[in-house]
Amino acid sequence: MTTMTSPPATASAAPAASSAASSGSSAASLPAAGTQPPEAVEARVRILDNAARLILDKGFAATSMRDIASAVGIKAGSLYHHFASKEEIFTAILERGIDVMVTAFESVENDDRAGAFDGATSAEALLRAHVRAHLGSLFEFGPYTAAHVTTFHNAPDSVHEIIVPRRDSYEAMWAALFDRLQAQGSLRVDHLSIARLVLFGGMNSTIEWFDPAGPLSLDDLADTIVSQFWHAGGHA
Amino acid sequence: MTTMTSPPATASAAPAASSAASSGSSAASLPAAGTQPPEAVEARVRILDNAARLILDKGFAATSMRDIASAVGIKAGSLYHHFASKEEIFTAILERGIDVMVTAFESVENDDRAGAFDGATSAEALLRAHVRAHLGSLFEFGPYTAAHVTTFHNAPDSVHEIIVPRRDSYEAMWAALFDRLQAQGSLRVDHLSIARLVLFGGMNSTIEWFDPAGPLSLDDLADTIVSQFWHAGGHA
DNA sequence: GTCTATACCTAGATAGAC
DNA sequence: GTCTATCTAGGTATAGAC
Repeated sequence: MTTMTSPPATASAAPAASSAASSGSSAASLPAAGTQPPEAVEARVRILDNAARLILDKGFAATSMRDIASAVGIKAGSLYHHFASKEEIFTAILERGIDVMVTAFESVENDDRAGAFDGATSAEALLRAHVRAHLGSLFEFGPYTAAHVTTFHNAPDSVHEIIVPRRDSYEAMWAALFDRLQAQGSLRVDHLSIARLVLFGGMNSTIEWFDPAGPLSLDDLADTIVSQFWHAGGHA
Repeated sequence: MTTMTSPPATASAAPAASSAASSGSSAASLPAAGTQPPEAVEARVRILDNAARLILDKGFAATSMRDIASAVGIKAGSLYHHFASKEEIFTAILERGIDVMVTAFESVENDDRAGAFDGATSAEALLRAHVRAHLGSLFEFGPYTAAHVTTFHNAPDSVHEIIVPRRDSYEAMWAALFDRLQAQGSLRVDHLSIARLVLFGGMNSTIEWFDPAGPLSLDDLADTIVSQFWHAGGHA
């Protein structure tokens, strides 16, 4: 029944397992929660929250350090006590956007391993849970994933080099999921990766038009998208 | 058999029916081809072609007037002989991106009215032709539509105000198509507009991952997308 | 950790010669 | 129609006081 563990509403503490300090090229192995002075961590997060919101709205290049500082309530120069450059802020935001998605995906995988999707319609239910989790990343955990989706394409090359490998590993999770569904016969499509990428594009496009405060819930939206993908609607 | 009239390969002359001079707020009614001195028109197009490519690659804010001028082979100041501002260039690009899509859509509509989609599988064939036409707008008529799709979200408000009505009218064409398919029973989905928007998002996402020079043709891609949408692939 | 002050640069845009 | 030269504003980033 429980398709997802319910994570904190603010992105600040969302990827509790994997992020914490993912700024530059420092420790890639996950640091314990108390490794950084707690005050410093909170300042970083406050900056990232505000910066991600601005970057989602206006794009990276159009968002100035003064804009970010003003949103946080400090002066532009003070930002450089927490981040070495504007690009480092941007990179941290894009990374966190991925962390949110990965955490959501893994949460569904854990439910799956716990047997949450046994039964006749298990494959469709599993896919629905993953779609719901991805939509949750876009709408329920701050502007990080949404900012990632809308601004990655135009990010500078130096940022791409850092982000692409992480993106790829999230994509690989979905590719493995699709492989598994296809292998067990639950899914039968001609071009598996195209089906996956088109579904992905459809999901990500929701940030352009879906209003989570509207009549349709995110559960409903996930239902609709997966039903369409799974059963389709064409007749003659 | 002819699903689309084959338009010129370069976007320069693509929307022959509707654009020509769509820069500022001048004549909205279509001017004859000879209204503008032909030299002036070509200079504008050369600027727009290069600017659209740069804006597709780097985004609007990250593309400078000096970048554009350098790509064209002139100096930045000279651009202001053809356009009043950077925003006017951007607006013209986004408008042309829509014109390309509208022209492609109308071309399919004309084929339809000429009886090109009669027969048993007419509805699916019609949808496939429209999907193919939209993909053609993204990949075959210069960077205008692709630039539109990737940069519209972060465009400044002043640009949004001009572009949104035109976007809406293109969307209305698709909405009417879906209404018609649903009304005649060829399409049976619960949430018609969501099905349309998700399909749209899937199509537009192709610019992020599809390589038209690869093994799969745009015809193949349209087939795959529509087959998935129409017949789906879920089994238990 | 935040401030002020500022260095340095690049941006969009204009003026006037050619 | 394009050029050079230039104006002004705003950008990122740094230095050092508090």
